Amino acid sequence: MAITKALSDPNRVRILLALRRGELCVCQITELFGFAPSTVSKHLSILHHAHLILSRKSERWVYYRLPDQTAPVAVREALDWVHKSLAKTGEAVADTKNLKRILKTDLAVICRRQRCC
Amino acid sequence: MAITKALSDPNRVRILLALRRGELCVCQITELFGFAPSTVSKHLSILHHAHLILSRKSERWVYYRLPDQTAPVAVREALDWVHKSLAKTGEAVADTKNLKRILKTDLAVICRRQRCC
DNA sequence: TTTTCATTTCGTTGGTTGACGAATTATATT
DNA sequence: AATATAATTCGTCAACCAACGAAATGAAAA
Repeated sequence: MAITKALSDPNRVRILLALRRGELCVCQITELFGFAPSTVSKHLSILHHAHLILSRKSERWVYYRLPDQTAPVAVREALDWVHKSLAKTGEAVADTKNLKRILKTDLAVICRRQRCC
Repeated sequence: MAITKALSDPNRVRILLALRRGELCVCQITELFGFAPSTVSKHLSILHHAHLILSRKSERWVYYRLPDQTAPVAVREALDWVHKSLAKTGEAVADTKNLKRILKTDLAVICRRQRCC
């Protein structure tokens, strides 16, 4: 039941929806939601443990992304359902808007911003 | 997020899987799981609130069932996913077996059994 | 090697949730 | 009308969970 548990928190669903645009590093997601980095990291860990996201490390940053077609059927169809059924909620729409702004900003600037808050 | 919250508890998923065979009354589900009637009723209320199940009252009993094709797409596809992805777990298989036994027993006998435990 | 820094882990805290029994409701039987 | 009964609601308790900050990790930069 790792998948259903993972999906039960609205903020984790927000992360999955944000990742539709492409991979994001932890500090970008942190910037998007305004949570503490440790909180975001925990959410990502739960999603990763349920195989709903994949990770990759490059330079100083850890990037998370949605899995491709090779993922288990249960995972793929759960993600399909999330994207089809939950992308229209008000919070998800607002996230999409904020994400566009964040993607325009340099990664280093965002990471530096984390510390000062 | 009523649907994801509803699916986050394994026992509620068990209920949805049990209902694939057809409608069940509260006391049959109670018998199947061995929980207190009040606990089962709460689970059913959460599933019902998420529109994942429908109810009907007949004589003394309240029957719950899965919705038909007229249910919202989000509901239908969530249920499809549950049935396709979670029906194979050990607990679900055991439930199916126990359910067969319960369905053979007269409803009145089952209800009477609740009280004595 | 030492420092820097993005991320993770750990411990704590407040809020949520699932389980139960007792009391209540609503309906059917006597 | 009174009783019996299937289900629900309510109050309580223990277990769980999400959020945080502090400390640890580990890899790149100096």
